[in-house]
Amino acid sequence: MIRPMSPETDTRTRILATAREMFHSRSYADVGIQEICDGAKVQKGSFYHFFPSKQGLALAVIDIVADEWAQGFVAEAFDQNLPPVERLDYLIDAAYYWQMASRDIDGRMPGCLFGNLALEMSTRDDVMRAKLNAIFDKAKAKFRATLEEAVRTGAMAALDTEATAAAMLAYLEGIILLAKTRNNPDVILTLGPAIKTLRIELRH
Amino acid sequence: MIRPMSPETDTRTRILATAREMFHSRSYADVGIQEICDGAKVQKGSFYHFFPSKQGLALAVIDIVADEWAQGFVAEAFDQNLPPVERLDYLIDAAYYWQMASRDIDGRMPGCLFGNLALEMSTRDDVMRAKLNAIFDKAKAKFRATLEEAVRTGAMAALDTEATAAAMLAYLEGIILLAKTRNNPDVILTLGPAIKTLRIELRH
DNA sequence: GCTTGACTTGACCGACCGGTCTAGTATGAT
DNA sequence: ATCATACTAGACCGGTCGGTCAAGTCAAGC
Repeated sequence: MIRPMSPETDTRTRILATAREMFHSRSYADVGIQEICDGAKVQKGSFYHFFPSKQGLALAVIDIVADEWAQGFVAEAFDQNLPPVERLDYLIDAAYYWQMASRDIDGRMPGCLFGNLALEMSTRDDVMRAKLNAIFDKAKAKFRATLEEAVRTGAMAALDTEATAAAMLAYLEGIILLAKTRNNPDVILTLGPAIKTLRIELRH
Repeated sequence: MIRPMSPETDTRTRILATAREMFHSRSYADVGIQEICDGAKVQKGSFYHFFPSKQGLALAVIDIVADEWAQGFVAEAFDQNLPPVERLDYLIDAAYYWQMASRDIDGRMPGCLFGNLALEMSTRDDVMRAKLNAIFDKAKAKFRATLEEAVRTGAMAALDTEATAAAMLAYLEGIILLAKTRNNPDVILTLGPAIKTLRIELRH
């Protein structure tokens, strides 16, 4: 039942894109459904045809951004032919340019959508918390694979790759948090490279 | 942990304490003034006698918590007679126990009030952003002093104390973010000690 | 006793919240 | 042609939002 140029895809996509930007640059609670509908040039009735609730929309937005992430700059940073340790530098650069690009009209840094939602929603919505947690786990796995390769090739001394990967993810989120609070993306460039110094030793 | 406060305590104090707990365990937007008034056993009119607005209340809450922080466990962690490097371990422990203690009835981790508010409000309220930024700067200064002492005593090789202090603060906030998303304070203990491995070298 | 000013009470405001519902349009399948 | 279904339109719902206000209570200062 696939219709060419189906208005479904169009409308749904428009809602998703509008919501995504608004949630990212503001917050979940601060953005209303009416506002999203206005921005997407869609009526309320259409919105609730495609999404069961505001929460459902947010879940869908998270999925989309996570996919885009995984296939976009994260994949680039992690899957290219650079030596593993240099991939971390590449990732920091990518994070910087991504933040620069997604600054809003007034030049404000939106930060990381996942980090933003995690802190806003974790105590309020366990479904969302679990979803964000899963995304963080995937990101951690990327770090871990990089670390394992680095250890294998001798670029890094043996360490607890699982824990260190989590530490690096935490550090990345922390840097973005600080950069957003300072409203200064340069923080990412200044602090980012130190991600390579993080180490958690293997327990014996 | 949200219990009505006894009407005997000072009204302003009751409002502040109630708001503090609610903002910390939920979010700014999710907590209404009426709800705060109910929790504090205060009428709306009294609320607006003591505070000009919801924003004004939040600013006051931030001040109070920042003071308590500075004089409480942060001061303990940083100002005692431990060798500087061990102070960092002490700080991680303190953060862990603090998070354990402030878990709500359902066992949810509230995370760091400042980090929570920073991500929720930075793009919406520049006054709040600036205030939170100043608090982070103060925290950074504590890290820096510790690092300088560590370098002076030879416990650490010379490094960029200013940048490394910021990195440590970012890492701490990142750890708490991750722990909150996982709803597992143990993350702090697992990842925390690696804060000592963070290094940003001096630029020549 | 009277006044002043800090504090309290609770009704009230317009705006907006997330969400529902009915009516209607457009399209593809039969 | 007709029917089912996908989608749209937008009025409407009860409730809550942050904030205002007029009318008090009460204790200290004169």
